[in-house]
Amino acid sequence: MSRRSFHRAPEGERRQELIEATLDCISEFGLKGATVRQIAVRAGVTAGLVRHYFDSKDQMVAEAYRAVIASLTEKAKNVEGDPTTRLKDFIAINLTEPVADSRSVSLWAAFISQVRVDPVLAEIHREGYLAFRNALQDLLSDFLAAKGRAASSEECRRYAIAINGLVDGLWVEGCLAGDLFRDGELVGIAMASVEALLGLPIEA
Amino acid sequence: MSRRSFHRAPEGERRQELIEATLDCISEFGLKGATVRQIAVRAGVTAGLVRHYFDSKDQMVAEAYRAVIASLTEKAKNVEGDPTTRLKDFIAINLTEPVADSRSVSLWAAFISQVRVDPVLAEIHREGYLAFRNALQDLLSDFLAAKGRAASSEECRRYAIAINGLVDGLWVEGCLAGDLFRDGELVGIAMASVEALLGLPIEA
DNA sequence: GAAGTTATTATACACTTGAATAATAGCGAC
DNA sequence: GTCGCTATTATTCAAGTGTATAATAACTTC
Repeated sequence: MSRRSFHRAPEGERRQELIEATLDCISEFGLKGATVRQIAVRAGVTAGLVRHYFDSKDQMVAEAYRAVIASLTEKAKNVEGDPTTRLKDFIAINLTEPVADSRSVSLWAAFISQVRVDPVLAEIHREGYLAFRNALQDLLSDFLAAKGRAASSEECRRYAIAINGLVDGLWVEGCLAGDLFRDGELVGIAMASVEALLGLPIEA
Repeated sequence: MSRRSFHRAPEGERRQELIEATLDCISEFGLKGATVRQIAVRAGVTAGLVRHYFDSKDQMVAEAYRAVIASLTEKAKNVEGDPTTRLKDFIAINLTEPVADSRSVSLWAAFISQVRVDPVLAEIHREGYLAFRNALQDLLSDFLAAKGRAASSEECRRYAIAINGLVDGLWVEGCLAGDLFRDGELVGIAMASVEALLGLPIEA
């Protein structure tokens, strides 16, 4: 007859725990398996609490999507050093753990599949994609300039679209069936491909 | 008090209708919105009929996934003509309707997101991916040979991985946010990129 | 055209879902 | 300490889920 004891967490902390639990459930059980109850279990709370922090389950899921995009782009956008190093790191980071793992691609795909259904998710996606591609475009612009081959923004845009596509495609494949590739193989292929695309060696 | 009238369809036909209705629902409402009842409405039958044709809803969904993969790979694998034409068509087909449309990518993503959850879907995915990539690898092998630059199968494998990644990535981007690109721009970028990757002009 | 087969409908069932409500226990202020 | 606030639990609810079963109407065969 006694209630279970609990811990009163600071608001921000508990919100983040719930979002993390949401993502865990989506990646493990899929969107339809990520029920309020399952998420609550994962977060170590009871189901009712979700509605204390979020207006609805859908809102929580949307915030979870924002978190995914942030975690996918954060590391890639924070590369540092000279242009060559940054380009090299950008490619390597996106094709290596923790960005490249099956959990990430599961989450990404789950949300992508809803972009057509839910306009809120569509907008979040669009922002994230453009931010990512623009970061890459700036990076390429710097790189080409440093190599003495400064290019127009239109040219950089085309390079960014192609390389973004390449990296995304390899990322998906690597995450879904990593065992089909040797260690580091995808990074190697990506590096060589980018060199060929730009017609420049990446090595400093 | 009267039952609705109905039409007794040939087995194969009705099965296909149900699968098509399943895909419609998944692309429009997402995996969790594709309920047996909704699918039945779309197919113009009642919910009970689903279990007359399939052992379970899950089995029907798995067969629907097979159908998606088949439709995505079918057109690409059936390119004809000389090696150059086939390579060119392969790229163009995958980045143009009907292969490149938002319905396709929604379906693809919905299933991809379940690959981690459902081993049956994982196996279907793996088969489809390898078949697709191997078709591309053969195509590249023929193309390089025709251009007098015959390459080892290892070399072709690396090219196939890269180009497959590139095409897949551009396909996703184009399907999700086609309005960010000009008409035919993605095909153009893909063609130029493949030329750069192979170091050969594609034009005959 | 009558009989038999079975694809299809209609209904019911047990369970899960997201959400609303009321009770309560943790924790800071005093 | 005890009071007050509210984060958290416990319980309930209506709607929706996949599935099972029985009745029936469409088509085939003779």
